[in-house]
Amino acid sequence: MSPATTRTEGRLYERIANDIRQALATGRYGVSDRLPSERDLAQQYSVSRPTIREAIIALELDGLVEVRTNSGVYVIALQPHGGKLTETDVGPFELLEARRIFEAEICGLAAQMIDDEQVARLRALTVDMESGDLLRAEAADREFHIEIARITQNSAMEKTVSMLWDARMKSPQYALLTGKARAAGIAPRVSEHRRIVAALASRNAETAREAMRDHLGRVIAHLLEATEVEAIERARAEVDAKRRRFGAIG
Amino acid sequence: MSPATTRTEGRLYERIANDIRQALATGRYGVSDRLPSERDLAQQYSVSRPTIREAIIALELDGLVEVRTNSGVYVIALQPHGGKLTETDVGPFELLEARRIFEAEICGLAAQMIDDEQVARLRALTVDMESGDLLRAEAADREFHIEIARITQNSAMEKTVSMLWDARMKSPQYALLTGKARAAGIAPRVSEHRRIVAALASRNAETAREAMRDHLGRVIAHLLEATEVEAIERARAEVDAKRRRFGAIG
DNA sequence: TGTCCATATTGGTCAGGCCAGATTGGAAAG
DNA sequence: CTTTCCAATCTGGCCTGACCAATATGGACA
Repeated sequence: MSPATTRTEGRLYERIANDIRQALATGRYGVSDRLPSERDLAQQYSVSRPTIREAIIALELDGLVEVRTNSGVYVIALQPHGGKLTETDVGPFELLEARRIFEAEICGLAAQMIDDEQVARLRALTVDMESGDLLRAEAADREFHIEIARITQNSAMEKTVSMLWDARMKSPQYALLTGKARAAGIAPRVSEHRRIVAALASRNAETAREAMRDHLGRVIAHLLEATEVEAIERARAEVDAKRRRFGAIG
Repeated sequence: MSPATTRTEGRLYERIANDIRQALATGRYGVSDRLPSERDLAQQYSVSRPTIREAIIALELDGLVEVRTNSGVYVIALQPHGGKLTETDVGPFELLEARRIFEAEICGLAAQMIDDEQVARLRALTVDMESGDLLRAEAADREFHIEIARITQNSAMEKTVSMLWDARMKSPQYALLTGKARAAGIAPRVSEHRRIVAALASRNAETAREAMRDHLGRVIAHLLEATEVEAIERARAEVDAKRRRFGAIG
């Protein structure tokens, strides 16, 4: 009945959870409805009860269903209300654009609230960025942006910034741009970060806002360029492959 | 060994998952470490293997571990990196302040990209807000703000707005402010929403930005007032209770 | 018609088992 | 002594069947 057993990749409970997710999204069940019992579902999907339980736990952790002991599992939402950003397929450029808009404002706010200790901490982070260690530099970069958000003393903003940052890592498209683009994309930008610190230290909201906006704008431009280069290289590789395959013709 | 079996509330897998979470947070394991096998963990916790599997799935969905078939489960993070906003305790005022900053910019952007159809859709939503049905009005309010974010054609912004909105519902402190404040907080604001639509329709970024900023500023002020009223009422109730208790003295 | 209890149902958990693929230690070959 | 390679071992993935306690439910009884 269900097409969940069609594909044969991934763990069983995931496929079943996805199938039920889809059933919820397409209205097969309504809010407050009770799902069939674990035993029934096990029969429907031709799997064991433990597997069904695993799928239900996944749905529960998504906030889609609520399981009442000795009663049943009940629908409490039809779609993953306010789900993690990292679970959706948001492109890297969208993420960066959003960061540019949001973080510019945050930076402007921070400029009005920052104290000397925080300035010092940001300076220390820019030093870390110069570290040869790429991972360390990247961690410092992340911390830099989150620290600025933290200055606003607004945890919602801080959370938002960290979520937008973390979402990038899981972007499938971003995974393609690792290596060169990544290495080149961080190290040289230390001067931009220093400019941001300077603007914050001067307590000038407008300057700080612009410094951040400019920084992320450049990151976008840089990534865009890297993407183009990557696309060209990929195209060339394809041509080469064809040339090898049809050797004589070339 | 582990104190996981101390408390006896909640499902077993949750308690075990929490115990392991804590073990990760306190450094008992490091990133890329391999956890003991499911069988070993089952013994350690004196539970069955299915229960351990459920706990591991919970950790996996948290992005803390990664399970490699036929190899083991490996630590990939020590704490819930960029978790859902709705799972943290962010106060309603922080959320609203963040929305004010972010959505004002988004609205400014949207003003430059909106088309007539979208204007019409927003108008329709303001009509819904006048509905006597409180739930419907609230849903329309939510959709209104998300629709504006959608106009920017940036799913990261759209997601952010919806997350910030949804997070409010789960705020424990917001739950206290239901009823009066909530009812009074939505209905009268239809005119503000109309102003936003008008600004968007005029394609004036600056006006749109200010309209949104003003709107959310008023929401904050209103909620603040409601909170004060509520606090005063609570204080009065307390005094009354004491008065009753120590009757004669009063 | 309304109350109440026996029974079927449901989630929570355990025990044990089979499978296929990854891992690894050590034997055999160089 | 080093390298190669295979088999025993380990690991997660999944199934079957079973017991428990608490909830629902339906029908008997008042």
